[in-house]
Amino acid sequence: MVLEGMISIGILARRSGVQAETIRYYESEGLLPKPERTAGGYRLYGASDIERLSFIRQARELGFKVDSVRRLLSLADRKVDTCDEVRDLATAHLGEVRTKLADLRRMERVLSDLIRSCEGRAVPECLLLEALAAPGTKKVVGANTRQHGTDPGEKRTVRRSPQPRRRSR
Amino acid sequence: MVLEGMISIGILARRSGVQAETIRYYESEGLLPKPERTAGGYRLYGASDIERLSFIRQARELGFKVDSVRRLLSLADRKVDTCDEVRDLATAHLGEVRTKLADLRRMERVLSDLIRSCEGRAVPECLLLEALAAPGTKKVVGANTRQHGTDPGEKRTVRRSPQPRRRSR
DNA sequence: GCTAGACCTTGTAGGAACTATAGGGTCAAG
DNA sequence: CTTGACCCTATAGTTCCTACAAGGTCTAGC
Repeated sequence: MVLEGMISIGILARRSGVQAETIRYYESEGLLPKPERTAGGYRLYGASDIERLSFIRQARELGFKVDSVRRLLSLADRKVDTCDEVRDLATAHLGEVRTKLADLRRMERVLSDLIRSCEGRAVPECLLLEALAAPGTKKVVGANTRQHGTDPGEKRTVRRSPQPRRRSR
Repeated sequence: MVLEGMISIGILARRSGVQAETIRYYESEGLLPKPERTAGGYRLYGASDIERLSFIRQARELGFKVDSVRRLLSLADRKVDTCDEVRDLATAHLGEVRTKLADLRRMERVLSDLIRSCEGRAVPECLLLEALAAPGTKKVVGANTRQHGTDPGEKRTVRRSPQPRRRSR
């Protein structure tokens, strides 16, 4: 890598952990700025692009939607700006992050419990479902987590089928 | 809800936070057992389905793939079984969970720092990218996180374009 | 200078995991 | 026994990639 330490898309891919095709896709989606090009049309990236892409990769792996990532990145982009807007965005995301954290911690606890209790020999029945399903059903925590579990309107009733079907699987 | 407290797909949707269409999709994908039906063909669900679906929803929101969820569910399904297999699965998932936890914690710290420092007025430049991108780029922690960042083979070099393009956006 | 082959280009098609729509049937209450 | 909310299947569309295809670029080595 000569002049100014710029790198090709392939190297960027290896360094950031994001595939070249995906990098081009992110560019088309406006998550990455249009890069400079060589005379022959090759994309040229710098160090900041590695950072940015690594951030995108992590956020995506953590379950943030591309649109959320785009808005998160806008926080980093506008170096100086009105703070209200920025803080609101960050706060909303923080709420989302904390919800995910709580869920993950519960998941971690249950899994390690499961593994420990597994030292014996039989899997305690539905440890997983019991511990993980219940809390999430009634939480009202998340910033943009859609509401559920607490509405009325369950007045409809149903009769069972006359000939009971086999529940396979 | 008459006989045996069974519920329709719509009620299940509200209680679990998973849309009816998605429930049908999960059924077709084998994440949910085929439910009983009314004489008219309506699906009928019980309490365990609410648990199971809530679990699926949470796992998906945390970024687990459907296939991972399917395997996780298999832990809960086989009530008693050989422990080796179960423990291996759980252990692998635990690794994944812990990686996600570390990433999320970092994200939380950075966001709350950003919000705090925002109390002043100007957004400190790139707090986000700096703090979030760097660690993830070189970590070798995750269970199934694909390797990156540490390979040789960056021997190709590139020359810059003669007429520098404007980086729009 | 020229060639091999690794790398890049755009464009398009395919896959995973939903999500929405169409056209029609079912259910329980009034 | 009608009304309107709800459910059915089937299919098409959306998001976020991922994988070709057909061809051009780049640099090392001769």
